[in-house]
Amino acid sequence: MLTNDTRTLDRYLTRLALRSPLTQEERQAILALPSSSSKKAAGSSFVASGDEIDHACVVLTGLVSSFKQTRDGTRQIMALHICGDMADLPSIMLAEAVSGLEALSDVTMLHIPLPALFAVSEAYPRIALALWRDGAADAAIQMAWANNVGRKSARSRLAHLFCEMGARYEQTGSRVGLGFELLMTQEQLADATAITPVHLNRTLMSLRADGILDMRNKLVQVFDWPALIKAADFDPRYLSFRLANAH
Amino acid sequence: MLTNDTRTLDRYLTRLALRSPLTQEERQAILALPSSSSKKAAGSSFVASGDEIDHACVVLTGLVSSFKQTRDGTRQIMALHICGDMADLPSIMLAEAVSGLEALSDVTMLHIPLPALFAVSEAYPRIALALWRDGAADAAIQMAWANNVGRKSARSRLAHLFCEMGARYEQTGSRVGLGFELLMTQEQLADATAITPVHLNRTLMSLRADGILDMRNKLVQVFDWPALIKAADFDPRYLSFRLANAH
DNA sequence: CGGTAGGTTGAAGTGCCTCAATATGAGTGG
DNA sequence: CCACTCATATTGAGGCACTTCAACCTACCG
Repeated sequence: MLTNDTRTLDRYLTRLALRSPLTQEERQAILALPSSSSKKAAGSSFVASGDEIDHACVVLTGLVSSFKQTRDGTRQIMALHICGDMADLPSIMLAEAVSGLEALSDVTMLHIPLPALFAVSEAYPRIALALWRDGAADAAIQMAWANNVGRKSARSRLAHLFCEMGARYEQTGSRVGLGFELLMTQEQLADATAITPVHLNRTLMSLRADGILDMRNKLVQVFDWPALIKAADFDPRYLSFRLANAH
Repeated sequence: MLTNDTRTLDRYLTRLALRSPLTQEERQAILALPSSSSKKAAGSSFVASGDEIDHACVVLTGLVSSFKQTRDGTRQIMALHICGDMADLPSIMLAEAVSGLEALSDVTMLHIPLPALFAVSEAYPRIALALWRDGAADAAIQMAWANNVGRKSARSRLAHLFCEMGARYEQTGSRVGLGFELLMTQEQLADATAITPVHLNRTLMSLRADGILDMRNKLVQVFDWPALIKAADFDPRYLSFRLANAH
C-alpha cells in the first residue's frame, strides 16, 4: 500500500507557491521532505473524526471529502479536496482529526510525516506562514460553505457547489471548456448540499430543464454560466487571494 | 476612539498560552507588540467582507460576530467571538476580510498592527505556530457550526449554540453556576442558527416549556444540561484541544 | 441473466417560512 | 410620574419547500 515516491511532492509545492512566494532554498526544503503515497478505493473512509494525526495528507488524484456525521448516522460533507489540496490541513496543528476523510472516487494520496513538516516550518518561518496562509484560505472556503447550507434554497446551494468546483478546477487547469469532471454521485452531492437525495435529484433535473447545465457520467457540462452564477449568488472572490504579505 | 493601552495585551497572551506553550522570551515579545483599543456600539459593523485588513482585532469585552450576507440582504452569523478571541484570525493571513465583523453588544476591541505581528512571527517561529494553531482551532469550531446549520432541526441547532457558548464561557471562567450571559437578541440568535426570528422564538419557548433552559434579559439559565446536550447532539471535543506538538 | 448501485418518479406529510398583528419593556422627554 | 416611542418578544394562520417512504427504472458487471 505504501510506496516511496518523492517526485510527487512538487505538486504540493506548486499549490503552496500559488499563494505564497518561496525562495529557491525554501522550495528545496519542501522537496526534500520525506513522503509516501498510497491508494484508496472509492467509498472508503481512511480518517475518522477525532483520530490522532501523525502525517499530512495531500490529494494527488481523485476527489476526497471531509465529512462529519450526526448521531443518527446522517452524513454531511464539509469540504471537497481536489488534486493538490492538503486534505487535513485544519487538523495537523491540533494533532487530532477535525473531521473524517473519505475517498469519493478512487484516489491516490501523498503522506508527509508531521515531525518533518514542523521541523521545516521552524527552520524556515516563511514556510510556516505559507502553510498557515493555505489553512486560512481553506477556512475562507469553509465559511462560504457554511453560508451556503445555511440561508439558501436547494437550487441555490447546488448551483453554488457547481460554481465553486468549476472555479477551483479552473485554477488547477483541469477544466475542459465549459465542463469539468466531478467524481460524485447524486447521493454524495446531497450530502454536500445538506439536502435529501430525492430532492437533490429533482433540483438537478430542474437545472437541466432550464438549460443551465447537465451532469452525466460524472461530467458536468455548464451551458449558461451567468445563469448558474446568478442562481448560486456566487462571488468568486473568496477563492482567489492575491499573494499576501510577501515581505 | 483610539487610546493607548498595552496592558490589555496580556489577555490575548493568556488565550494563546492556553493552547501553545510559550517561553518567557516569546511572552515578552508578544507583550511588547504595539496596540491600541477602541469601543464599538452595539449593532455597529466595523469590518465589511472583503475589506483590506491592516490590523488584528482582539475582543476585550462584549460579544462580536463574524457574518456574511446574501444578495437579498439576509444575514448569517458564521461565528461568535468572546473575550480573548482574535475575531479576524482567519482573515489576517489573506490581508482581506473573509467575513464582516459586527458588535452584537457594546464592545471594546484591541487592535494590533499586522506588520508588527508578522515581524514577531518571523522572529519567533513558535509564535507563528501558536497563531496558526489558534486559527486551526477556530476552523474546527467553524466546521462544527456548518455541520450544525446543515443537517439538524431548529431545536437541535439552537440547543447546540447554547452548548457551545456555555462550554466556551466555562473555559474562560465566566460562567455563573448553571447559567451564563449571552449578549444576543432573539433576532441575532436567529441569524446565528439560520432560522427565522419567529420560528426561533417558538423553538426557544419550546425549550423553556420542557424545563431545559430559560433566557431572560440576555442571561441563559440552563436547568437540564444533559437534556440540552442530548437535544443538541453536542460533542464538546472540538472545543478542547490538548497542547499539541509542543516540541 | 440475476444482482447491485445509482438514478428517477409519485404521493402524502411536516417543519419551517411568511405576513401580519399584538404584547412587553426599557428609555426619553414632557 | 405619565405619555410616547422604539426595539424586542410573542402569537396566529396559511402556504410551500423540502422530507419521507416507496416503487421502479437503468446501466453496469460478474
